[in-house]
Amino acid sequence: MAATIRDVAQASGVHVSTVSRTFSAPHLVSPATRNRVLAAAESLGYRPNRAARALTTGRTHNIGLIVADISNPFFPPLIKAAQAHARLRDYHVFVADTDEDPLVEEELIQTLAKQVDGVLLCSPRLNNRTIERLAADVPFVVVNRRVRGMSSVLMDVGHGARLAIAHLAALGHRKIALVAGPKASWTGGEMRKAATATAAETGVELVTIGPNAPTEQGGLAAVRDVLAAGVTGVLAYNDLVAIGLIEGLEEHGVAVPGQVSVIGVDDVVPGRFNRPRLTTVAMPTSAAGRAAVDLLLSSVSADEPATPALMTLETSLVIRDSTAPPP
Amino acid sequence: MAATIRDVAQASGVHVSTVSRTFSAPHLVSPATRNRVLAAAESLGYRPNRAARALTTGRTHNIGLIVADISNPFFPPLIKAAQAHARLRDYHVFVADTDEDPLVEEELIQTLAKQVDGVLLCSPRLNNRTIERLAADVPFVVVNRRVRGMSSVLMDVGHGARLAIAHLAALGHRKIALVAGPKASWTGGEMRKAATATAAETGVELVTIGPNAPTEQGGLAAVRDVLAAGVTGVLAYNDLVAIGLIEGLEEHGVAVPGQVSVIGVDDVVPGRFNRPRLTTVAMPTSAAGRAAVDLLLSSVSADEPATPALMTLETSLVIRDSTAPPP
DNA sequence: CTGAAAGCGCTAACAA
DNA sequence: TTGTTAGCGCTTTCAG
Repeated sequence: MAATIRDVAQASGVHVSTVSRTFSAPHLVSPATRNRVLAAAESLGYRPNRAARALTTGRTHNIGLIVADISNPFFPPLIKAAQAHARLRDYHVFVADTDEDPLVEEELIQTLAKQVDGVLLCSPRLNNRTIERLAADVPFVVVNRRVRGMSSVLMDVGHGARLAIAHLAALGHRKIALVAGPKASWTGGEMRKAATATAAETGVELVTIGPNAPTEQGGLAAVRDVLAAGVTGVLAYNDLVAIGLIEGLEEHGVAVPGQVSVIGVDDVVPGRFNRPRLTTVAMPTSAAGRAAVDLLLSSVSADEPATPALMTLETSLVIRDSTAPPP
Repeated sequence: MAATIRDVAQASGVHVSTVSRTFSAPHLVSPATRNRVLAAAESLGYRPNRAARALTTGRTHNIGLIVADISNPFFPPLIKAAQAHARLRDYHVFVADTDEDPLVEEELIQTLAKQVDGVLLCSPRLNNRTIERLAADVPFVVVNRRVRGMSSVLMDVGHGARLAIAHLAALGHRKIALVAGPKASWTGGEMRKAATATAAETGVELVTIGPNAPTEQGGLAAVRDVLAAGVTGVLAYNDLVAIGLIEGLEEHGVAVPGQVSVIGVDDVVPGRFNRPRLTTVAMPTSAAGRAAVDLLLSSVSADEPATPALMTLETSLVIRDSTAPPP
């Protein structure tokens, strides 16, 4: 069995509370005993049991990270960065996938609540009311979403969408489709607003197609409507949708970017390997993961009910080969 | 504050142990009181604290999942499947990324040990002796590695490598390079053995290049040696290396598959979008994730020190566009 | 600076 | 069927 604090106490001839102190408040212990305790701990391979510690301190040193779909290439860089950043601060990370299902998301948050000091909600599918209710149980930081009274990390996809539409307009496109994603997506809403405004300013006609699943399948499924709409340019909900769209378009004998230009969002790895290489709005996912952890941990370690912070990260347009002037 | 078992006991007029029973052994409680307790729990929003429960039962209902690099596209499907499978069994999953660093890996395992019932080690970089030592603290299941006395889930990459070499031989290639990955990789060793044997059988000459990083960079870095070796076919350590290789080859004006054929391993998403679309050895990563969770949980729930199980999953060769007859 | 004692939320014998 | 009691591993007053 693994060594407990009692074993160490016995081995070093002190009381358990002294052992406890040498780990959680070393300055309250004389150097001599401290070294004795440390030596005993070392030789027994003792490590404080974090869960037991959490029971008295109320700090688990764990955080939860909830994403819609781990295998959506948008998330892994965020997960990786968040996890690495958390580790530096001595935090472990529960990662959970909701399969894009709000019910699963809610259940997950509730069962996780007691085991974590806070949770990172990435692009949640839950409605605001539910999120606010759950916030009574555990602190949240939401990513790519705004919820009243809650800290959030936002990637300014609106800015990216403006750049995207302006890019298409500058190339000479006059009729553009916005191929939307899931209905409840904050990102989708921002894109819509920004695209609509920029379309109006640049005098291009904008049609919206969707909602669609945020996947290659979703893109494939939207092909018919895109064709029917008679547009020469498309801004897709994300890169996966864009890739599916391109695939479907080419199956219908429509060349990209020859006849239709396509822009994605996310700048996900597969988009870089796609042919044509995808023009896309790059999202700062790693930075967002780190920022979210920082926000969460600072709100957790604050004594007062920290004022919610808002952090907006910039996006940019990466022009590659999937956009060109209209035929 | 969140409700505790005591609040529920008070609200329903029973002792805490009765509340405890209605959650962990409902059949020991009369339907009448059970309903009363459940109702009280419901209205208070009570959820048992899993960490506190773990303290007495010794079961945390958490598992650890340690991978070398979350953003390597090989891992997300495995993580997703493992996590989903664990959730069905009411388990939460800590995910940790070691950044391919054995020291980080070891430290992670030790700090995680007390908070989990077991850990899934995916393609660990640790040496066997260290793994065996750590196994005293916490049960392991290793993926794509064999360690004495430990359950493992293996993907039969040797079989895939044989198919790959045979495929190249059948196309007429007479001199082939194996572009290796990290030195300590079990997968790499299996590939090497199988490739060597099959090369001998089919009378092709095999040269080994590496070790290389298991990334696009690694592939790019190996280009010079591949060119110098004068081969017409390559089996790369994984798809990422293959993609880097192809990129580098084409920068040097060498056409793939026109002048050199390249085969990857993993069947990762970017390989499907690469041009030429990558011929590759497909790994059953999702199935492996599920199998690993099953193995871990069955060994955890067994009372005796379960006999280590070995589970081997099949791989297959997916022929796409990066292989062709030699010039 | 160190020890004693209480208690975090829960479960598990043991009695009743 | 239910209550009582002890205790999981640790921290945290409070004394000394």
